[in-house]
Amino acid sequence: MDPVPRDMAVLTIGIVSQLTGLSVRMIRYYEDLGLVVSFRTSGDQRRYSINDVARFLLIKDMIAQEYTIAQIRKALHPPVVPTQPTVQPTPTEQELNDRELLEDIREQLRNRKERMTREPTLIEGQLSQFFRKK
DNA sequence: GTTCTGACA
DNA sequence: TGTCAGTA
Repeated sequence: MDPVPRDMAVLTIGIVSQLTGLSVRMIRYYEDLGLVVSFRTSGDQRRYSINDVARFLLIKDMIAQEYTIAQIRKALHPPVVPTQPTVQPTPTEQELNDRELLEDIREQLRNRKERMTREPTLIEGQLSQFFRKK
């Protein structure tokens, strides 16, 4: 049985802050930079999905590895809009290159040995339960 | 109480 | 990046 839809934006910025270890200030900042796109309630409050949390953790890792904002933005492009049925447009040559870059980055993250000594791993471990299946 | 935007250091 | 102001 599939648990919560990973793209259901129901998390407040405060919760995401606790889940990722990122300050509320930085979460909003990364949005300003175009690294993420948040769903907004009628009251204009931000709402995030589990996918977004994973995205933030990836961003966090990349920044820790000193990737430039431009590289991160490119790797994570296009921004996945929560709740919106992500329609796959025409995969342009550029997008295909971006996918390769993203895979390259993820590969690096997988092989990184320093992960063992990292602090926030516990949070990610707990988060991983949402991704167990598949 | 929590979040939002803008602004300052 | 943190924090403060004035709101919603």
